[in-house]
Amino acid sequence: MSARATDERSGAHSTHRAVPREKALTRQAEDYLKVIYEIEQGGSPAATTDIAEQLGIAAASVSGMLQRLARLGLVKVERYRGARLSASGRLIALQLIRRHRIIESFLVTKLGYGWDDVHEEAERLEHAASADLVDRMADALGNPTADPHGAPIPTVAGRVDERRLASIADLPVGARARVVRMSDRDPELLRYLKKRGIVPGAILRLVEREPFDGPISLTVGRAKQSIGATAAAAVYVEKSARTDR
Amino acid sequence: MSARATDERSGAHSTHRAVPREKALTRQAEDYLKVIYEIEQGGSPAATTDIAEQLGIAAASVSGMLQRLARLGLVKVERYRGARLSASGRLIALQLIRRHRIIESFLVTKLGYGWDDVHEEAERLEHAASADLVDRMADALGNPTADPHGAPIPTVAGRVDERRLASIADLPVGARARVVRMSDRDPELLRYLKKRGIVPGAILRLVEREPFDGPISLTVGRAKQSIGATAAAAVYVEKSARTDR
DNA sequence: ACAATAAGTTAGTACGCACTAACTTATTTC
DNA sequence: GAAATAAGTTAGTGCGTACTAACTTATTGT
Repeated sequence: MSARATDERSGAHSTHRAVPREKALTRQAEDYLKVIYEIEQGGSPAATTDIAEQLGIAAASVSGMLQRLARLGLVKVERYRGARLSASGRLIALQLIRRHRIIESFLVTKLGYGWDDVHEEAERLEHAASADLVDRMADALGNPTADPHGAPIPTVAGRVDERRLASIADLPVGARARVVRMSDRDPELLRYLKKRGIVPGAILRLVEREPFDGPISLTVGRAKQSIGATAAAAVYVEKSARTDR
Repeated sequence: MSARATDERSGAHSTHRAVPREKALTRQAEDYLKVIYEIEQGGSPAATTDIAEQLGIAAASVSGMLQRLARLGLVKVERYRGARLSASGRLIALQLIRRHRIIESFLVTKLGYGWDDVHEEAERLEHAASADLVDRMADALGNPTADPHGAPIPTVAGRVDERRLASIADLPVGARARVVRMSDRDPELLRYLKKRGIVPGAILRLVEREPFDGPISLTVGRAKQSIGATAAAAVYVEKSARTDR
């Protein structure tokens, strides 16, 4: 069993500690770190409102939590300017993302989940799975480097390919590209794209783009498709003059 | 992501509800239900102190939680007398136990965990795994009816063999018995017993018992062992005149 | 440049779930 | 059966994490 919630999280046990010893974070704190990481990948510090929106909570709640995370040394907050992860916060975020992606891979490969339907389950499990379990899953999968959506899996040490990929929405007309990766957020959207052959590995060519976020025409294999701007922005690609492998 | 803690647990959404609609319980509430179930298996209502001890928290905390669980219709509390699960509380407890045991089985069979070392991991995962995931695990295992420690796995509907088994400590001198099941609580103890050949399925015979909780001598296969009362109480057996199967 | 709007923060509240201290009820023992 | 002990409850507190309302700071548009 072993319950006990609040107090075993504080962890004041050593004689002195320069850096506050972060033993175990709450689910919530972990989620904050993850979304801050993801927002920061966009280039700028994570704004309160953006965090709030990602988490589906009120902005006021975020202000409070950011202060606590700052106290824990996990983020650096500049008032009215947003938050950035500290080195330790970043590590935690990356470990969570590692967990998430390995779990997704495992569920798809070993338990028959669809890759369009796995996000939510992983979202809960990533907070409950031990590092050991995640490593075992990774081993069972042959230590993959990307998850079913094409997202790179960070190493235990927190190393990961952070190159920013272009999305279909960024592609110039006429370009040929390979789908590398897609957002795992919205199962509906993923199913929609899958039905149209837009999956990691697919080769496509952008045929035409209407202005004002209008429909984007492209060929996938030899089928012609037309998708909207939101869908296009969720598909990350790599330009390829020639089909490599 | 999706955080939001307190409020999505209340679940007042329908026009009217005779029975309070229990949407999702907290981890803690679930743990309470589980230990109440287990204590109740002993025959009498779960006493506050017993619950507190199992959960490693103060008795006062239990009093409070019992009132909340009673408000939710999950337990019936008689003041100063202890708590019993209601039908719905019992169902939830059994589903948790189902999760726990399937997860343990999965970890052992599919991920190479030792059966002596799996309890803690399952303890966390059982609160995070969806019913769907658990069913998939069960399928992948061929829908086993007992976990690696020999404990029966409840069905989705909450049916389970609740016969009370005798432990080695209850066995009369000279009796021959088959180990059916052992407590999964203490990994140390399990390793100790495993090393002595005392595992589910083993056949043993009680040779001698010293009084005052003294050592119990028994043969396991053709080896002779002597174990203490605590260890003996953790091993559940079924008497067998003749070795069946 | 300054008003309008957007973004962010503080203050006050609530609930979950733990704690300790003090009190009450049950049980045991002489 | 009364005193001693054990078990259980209430009261008050603290922390995490959410909320709304009211206020402050930044940004934007004319």
